[in-house]
Amino acid sequence: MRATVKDVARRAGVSPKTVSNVMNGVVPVSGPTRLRVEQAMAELDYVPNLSARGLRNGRSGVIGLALPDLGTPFSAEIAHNIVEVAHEQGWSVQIEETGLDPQREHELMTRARSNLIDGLILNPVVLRESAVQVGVALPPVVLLGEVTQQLADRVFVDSFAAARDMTLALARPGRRRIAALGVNRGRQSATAIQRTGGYQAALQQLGIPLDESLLISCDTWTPASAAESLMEYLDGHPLPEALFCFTDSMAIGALNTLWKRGLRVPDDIAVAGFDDVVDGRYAVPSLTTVSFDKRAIATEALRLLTERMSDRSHGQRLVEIDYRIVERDSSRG
Amino acid sequence: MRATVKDVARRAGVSPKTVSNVMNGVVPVSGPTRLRVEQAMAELDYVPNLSARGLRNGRSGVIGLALPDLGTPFSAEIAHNIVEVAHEQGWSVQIEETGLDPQREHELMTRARSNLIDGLILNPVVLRESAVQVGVALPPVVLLGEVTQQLADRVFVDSFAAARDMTLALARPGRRRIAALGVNRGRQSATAIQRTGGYQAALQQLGIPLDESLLISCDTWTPASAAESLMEYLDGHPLPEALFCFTDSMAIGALNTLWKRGLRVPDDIAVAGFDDVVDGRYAVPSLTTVSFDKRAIATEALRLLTERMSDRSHGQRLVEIDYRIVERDSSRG
DNA sequence: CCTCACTATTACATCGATGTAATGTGAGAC
DNA sequence: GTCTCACATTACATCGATGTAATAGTGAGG
Repeated sequence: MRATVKDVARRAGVSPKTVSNVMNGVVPVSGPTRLRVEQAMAELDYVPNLSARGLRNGRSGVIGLALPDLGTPFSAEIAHNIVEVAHEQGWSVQIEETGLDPQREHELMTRARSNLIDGLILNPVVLRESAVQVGVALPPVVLLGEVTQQLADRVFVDSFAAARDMTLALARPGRRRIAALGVNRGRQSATAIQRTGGYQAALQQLGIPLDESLLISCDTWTPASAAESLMEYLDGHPLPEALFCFTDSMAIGALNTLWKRGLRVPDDIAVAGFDDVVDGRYAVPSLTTVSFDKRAIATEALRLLTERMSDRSHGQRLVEIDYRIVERDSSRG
Repeated sequence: MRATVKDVARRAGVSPKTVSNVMNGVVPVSGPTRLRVEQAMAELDYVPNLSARGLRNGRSGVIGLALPDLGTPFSAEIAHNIVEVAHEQGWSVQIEETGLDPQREHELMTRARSNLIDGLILNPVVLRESAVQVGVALPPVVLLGEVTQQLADRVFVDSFAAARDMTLALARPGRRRIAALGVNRGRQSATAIQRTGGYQAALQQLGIPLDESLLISCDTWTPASAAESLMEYLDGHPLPEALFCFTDSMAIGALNTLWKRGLRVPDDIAVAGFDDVVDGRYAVPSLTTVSFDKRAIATEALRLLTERMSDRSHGQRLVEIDYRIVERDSSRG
């Protein structure tokens, strides 16, 4: 049986509350007493029961992190950074996957309200807007990424501007037929809308008329889906001069398809991605991309969350993370 | 203020225990009463407090998942599968990263004993053997991967046999100078030992004398480290006929280096990896690898864990997951 | 020597859900 | 009409840690 405060107290010859005081350090405890208690804790190998503490304090020390799919390199890198920063600050992290299943939304919110989670960091790529009803019943929520019309705090990269800048960069050596991969049909994700918008803004700025046939749709933002979409596209269309993929994952799939077709990157076609994922840096050829500080995203998200936990009153806060265009081999020339 | 069983009970005109009975369904509740309670729960938007439940039941419904680095595609895919399977079975998953820091071991174990976690799935790539002292004080532990001399349950792929088979496959078209990338110097990970052993066994079987200069070490099993190590290696050594990387991540780094050197894969050198990570399937050229069912790993790990939770007595259990060699473009010929 | 002021420590109640043991309720048998 | 018996429901205690308010202990000042 595991030792409790009671056991420690008995062994140290004090009351349970004194043991608690030693642990928490808010109420002063005299030197000798503190020593006796600490020794007793060590002898009994005491570890506090976090369920009990959570019940009493109304706080669990756990934050939730909800991502669409942990298996995606981008999500994985975000998760890695958030877990790392959270641990440094003494938080545990509970992972939730929202996937493509709207049902998860409800489960997620229910769990978030069950007091096992003090706050939630949510990357709502597929979540319906309505899902996050940030009300009194919910713990604090911080959103990651492009979401419109949400009243929660948010950390984001300006996808519109980044997509515009990337398109401009691709066009610099005189390329005019620039395709975009990742424009989903039907229900557009907020991110897709932003990036498509930035892409179009760049074309307009360059005086290049928008060519609908250069918009390549893609069901899911995965290498598999991108590879397949591009394969089909190439069968029916002339080769563009450049290909702007809305994520590195899609770009990796695209590079594979181009290679299978015997096309040389960047000589035959320039390629760029978005997210600066590790595997993109080592793609063949290494991938030009939009880079931003993922560690900063994690730090800022946690800062917003913890601030919101201590003071729920203040209004919505937005933190924008800088981005920069990183030109690598896939678009040189 | 959030509603509690008490509030629900008052509204439904019953006792708190009856509300509890309705939720848990073990003690029978008559039809009309059940209805009244359910309606009251809905009206008050009641969500049970999991801290309280955890305290009372001695179970939190949360399992821990400890991985060296979530950002790694392999870890990410494992995490994805475990989270998915766990959710299907009603578990929440808390993520811990052990990184390269032995200090984390202790923290991890402490947290694991603090009752916020009912069980732990641990991928101890860097963990010291001594860390996992599976004793009565610890919740059930299931290990993932190659670990020697551990008394905990374990799910693993036979790395030795897989590495041997892969080496044999690389040798089939008559290649004899096969290099291995990932042999760490100094403290060897159990996985590295297994894979190196399998590689050497294959050479022996083929009657190829072991050439120490074909063992390429690599500090960390990352694309960056692999790319760099291989770069240095190529400066001082003749080009091998094939390169067996101990993980796909390293292989991706290696492909980048080979491409930078203007070497063609597989014509100049064949390349293979291990893990069958998504990005490997879309590498250029697509990567030959050792594949295994990650979903099965997750399912088995959870099965072992839950079985161990209900019955802690039985002896150590080992579950071996099948693997197969998947030949793709990086080694054709 | 007694009081006052101040600090360290304690007893008790509490957080919310649930197991235990006792109570209440009704139908059916005699 | 009473007595079982079966079953639904309840009162109370409990899980472990901690805030609150009261108590014990200490030393100084009169």
